[in-house]
Amino acid sequence: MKFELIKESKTLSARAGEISTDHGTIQTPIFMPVGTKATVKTLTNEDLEKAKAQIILGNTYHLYLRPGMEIMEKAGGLHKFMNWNKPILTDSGGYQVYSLAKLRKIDNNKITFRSHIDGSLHEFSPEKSIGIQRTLGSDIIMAFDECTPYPCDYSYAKESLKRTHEWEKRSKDYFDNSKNIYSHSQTLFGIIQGSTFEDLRNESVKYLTDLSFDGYAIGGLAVGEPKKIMYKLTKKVCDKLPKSSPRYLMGVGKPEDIIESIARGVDMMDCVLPTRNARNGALYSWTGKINIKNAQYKNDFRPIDPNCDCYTCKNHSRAYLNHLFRNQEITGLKLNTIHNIHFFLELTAKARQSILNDTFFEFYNNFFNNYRVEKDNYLNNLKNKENYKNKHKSN
RNA sequence: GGGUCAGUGGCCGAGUGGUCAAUGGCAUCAGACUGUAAAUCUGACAGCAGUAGCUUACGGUGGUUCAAAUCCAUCCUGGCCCA
Repeated sequence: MKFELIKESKTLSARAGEISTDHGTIQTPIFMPVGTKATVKTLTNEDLEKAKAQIILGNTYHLYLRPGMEIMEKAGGLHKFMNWNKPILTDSGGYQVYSLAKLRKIDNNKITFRSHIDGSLHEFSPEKSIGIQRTLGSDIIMAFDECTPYPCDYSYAKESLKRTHEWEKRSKDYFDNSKNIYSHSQTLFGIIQGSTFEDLRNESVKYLTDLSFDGYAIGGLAVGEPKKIMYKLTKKVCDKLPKSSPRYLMGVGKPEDIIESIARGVDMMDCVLPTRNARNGALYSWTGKINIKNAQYKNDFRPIDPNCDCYTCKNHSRAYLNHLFRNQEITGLKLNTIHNIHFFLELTAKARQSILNDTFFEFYNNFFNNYRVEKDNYLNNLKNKENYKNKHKSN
């Protein structure tokens, strides 16, 4: 992998660059659609290419459970298995250490999971995670980490960071001492943690840059903390990272978060929001979010966004999408996803273009003048997560 | 004509003397979702009042009782059985 920094914004910290991999180049800043289980839910590869997706995500934990590495190896890796010929980044399973908290045990050496599918017991270690990602054959491998929850007290954050650092060192050692299985090369990114504590974040940047990775991710943000904290830490961390490496803000975010992150120096982002929210009826455009379920769209024969040239907007009305959603017609979920993914990718593409044109500041202002930003209801977010987990803890 | 079972909020359906303005589900209305255990989750859902509360409600009417969706009488409507 090679990263070339092409242009830096004069006013804000935004930057445009290009990442080269054996599966092609990625023009940054870029939004990366999430395809956890070897599919970006509801979309075909053709849909993704039409949306100009340049790189997608897969997940170590999910793909390890199903279909399993034996099949993955037989398939010739994840690219061949799903027939996606552009770059893939795989998450290490570190996020599941956090999101499946009720089903796992951590010790310093490894974590023990119960499968959310059948309850069977599995162990993950840094070595195992990197080994799986070797078998998946992702272009970008993520180090194995622990994503801390919010809120998180200082002592736990410190303890967790120490463990994460050990895990990342072991990830790197294992990566350096193992080889790619397939003909293309792979690269390893480290993940900065430290919860909401600036000193821990600084410590993490120092530790990881000393180890030296090809790229640096910022993890443990967008887990329910107030936005102010998220933006502030993103900026602090980016300012300390080497300019010559790509920066990846994990799990972000809403359109406004993406723009704010780019403005602070982030190059890569991923989020389930455009795909999940599409399936739950929320659609994005340059004016903000709408809920296509709402009664007001029953009789609205305009497209979601008259200026959007995705397949959905070119062919279908809000009234039709509202009808499909109310009737639980699966085509509706796909049409919604096509639109949202198109919008998220257009968002980063336009941001990039403006950086190249030296008009990012105008782009930024223009975006916030037109976009109705959702209120930062982080307490609601935490409550919702709790509800969801309670609902599923018995299974 | 005789017998029998039933009639509950927009719909389906639980409840069979007080803890019932009435469990559930559906529909409806709204909100949330940030490295996907998510086509998921949450809230509202008789009316009025800022909680306390008040009014009208379990087919109709009348009654028993301190108290009735729940018991009794009668009428209406429907299902099934016998003529």
